[in-house]
Amino acid sequence: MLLAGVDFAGSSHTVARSLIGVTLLVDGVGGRIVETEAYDRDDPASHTFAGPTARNAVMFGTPAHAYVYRSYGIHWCLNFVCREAGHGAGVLIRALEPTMGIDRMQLRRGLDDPRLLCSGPGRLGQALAIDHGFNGLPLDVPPFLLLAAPTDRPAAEVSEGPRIGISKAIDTPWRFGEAGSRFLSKPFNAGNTPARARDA
DNA sequence: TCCATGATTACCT
DNA sequence: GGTAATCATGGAT
Repeated sequence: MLLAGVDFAGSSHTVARSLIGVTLLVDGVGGRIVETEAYDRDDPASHTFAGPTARNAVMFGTPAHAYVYRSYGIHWCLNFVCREAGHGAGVLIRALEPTMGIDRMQLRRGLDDPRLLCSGPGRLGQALAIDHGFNGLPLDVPPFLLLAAPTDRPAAEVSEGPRIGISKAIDTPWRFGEAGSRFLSKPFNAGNTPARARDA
């Protein structure tokens, strides 16, 4: 289950980290993945925590497939299924650095600023025209195309931190991102915490 | 059949 | 900096 240099049979944390730097294209539109989040079966913040349902069935299926869900009744969010078939783990794609089809993304988003095209899971879904019809599609055939990070350049430094927008397991550092990227949905603070104590 | 909830974003002051 | 918008899902009734 190797695709674009990423072993989708691995743990969601490993896959989430490995995906940073991989190029994701949907119908020729997309860019480099700069931010992801891992969700696992025994994870209170995961859609699969309470067991299989009609909505999350895809996450209990074959790895390297797309799991798409509606968020807050407004946004479409894109996840990649990982681990072994039937496990119920996935990786949320949170942000891209736009590289291909930027004009089409600008049209879909109604914006010009490249930094606002894909910096957030809902924005990314709108820019790539993701909807429920993509749920369950395999990632190794069109309209999806995953390209491994270039090997002739050093891999990007990956930051990690707590996940965003969840109410459970909020301290688990399963958010990953390219250090210093301007295309993140939010900056990472790891390493920037002042040394002085904040309380006694 | 009804109701509470959320892996978010945009717009208001 | 705060809050409204908006609806599919899933568990309760």
